[in-house]
Amino acid sequence: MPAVTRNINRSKQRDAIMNYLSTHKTHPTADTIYNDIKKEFPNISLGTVYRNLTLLTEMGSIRKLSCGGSSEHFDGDISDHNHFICNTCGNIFDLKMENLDFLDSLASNSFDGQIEGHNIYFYGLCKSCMNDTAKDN
Amino acid sequence: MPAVTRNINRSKQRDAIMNYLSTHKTHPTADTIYNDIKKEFPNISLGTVYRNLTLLTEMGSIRKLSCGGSSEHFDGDISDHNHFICNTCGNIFDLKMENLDFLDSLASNSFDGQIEGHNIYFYGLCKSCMNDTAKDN
DNA sequence: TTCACTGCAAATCGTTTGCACTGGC
DNA sequence: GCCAGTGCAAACGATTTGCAGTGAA
Repeated sequence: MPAVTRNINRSKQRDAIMNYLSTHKTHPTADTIYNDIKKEFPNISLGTVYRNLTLLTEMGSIRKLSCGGSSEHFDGDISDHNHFICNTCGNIFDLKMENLDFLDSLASNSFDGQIEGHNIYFYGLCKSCMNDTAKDN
Repeated sequence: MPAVTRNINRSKQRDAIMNYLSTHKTHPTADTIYNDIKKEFPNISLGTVYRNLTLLTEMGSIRKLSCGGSSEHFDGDISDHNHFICNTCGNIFDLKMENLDFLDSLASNSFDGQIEGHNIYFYGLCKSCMNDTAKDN
């Protein structure tokens, strides 16, 4: 991630986006944020939303989640946690796991490098979709 | 992943793509495959490459890797293994880790669901980029 | 003959960017 | 006045798709 070099002023639009992400734990896409924030800023443009999401990510105020699928998601929670993505419904869940350090030694059998403990994406089947599958028989 | 319903015939192009992925452990993108395979099939089109990669993925013959970045990567190795992506150079490394079952119980503190042990994406710093960083001081 | 597969080109879609304008410091 | 930020629309890049032609069963 390139660091931010130029001067930064506050803007109402960026504050609103930051506030939106702080109060919504849903890992929304740029488009979702855009549509919701339009209620407050009817004239805001999608370009502005993208520009501010990129800027906030570079500033380290939010996290961009690339989990496959057609678009990026964003997370206002920058605390140390990982994510689980359901292969069936696509929903993203927070995953607070402690003591992941051992993964490094587990991985070291086939790999030399340093795993970032807060940057792991797990895929699978969420509880809700497990239940749906069970009903289908 | 939607299952394949219609009849499937073999094609030289698809065979070549499958063979390419079987013999290259580099997790290439569609465009890389396209450019390399053009040497053998000068008239092959990018659309054909994409169509066959999608089909092979649906057939379960290859895996599509969505690890962020601007494009998808593909893996001809469908054996049980995970991937590590270097945040600096973007390279994708195979990660063969055993006994990941315990991750479910670790995760269960904050989450109800079933993790697929062969579908985990780890991010971090690879050995080569660690060395580069060390030299930079 | 049929129909799966192809090459080609146009369309799609998420995201980025150029530009002229505005507004806060 | 300067320049960061904005809205708008065009551009971009990866991927998908419609279509007419081809070739293997």
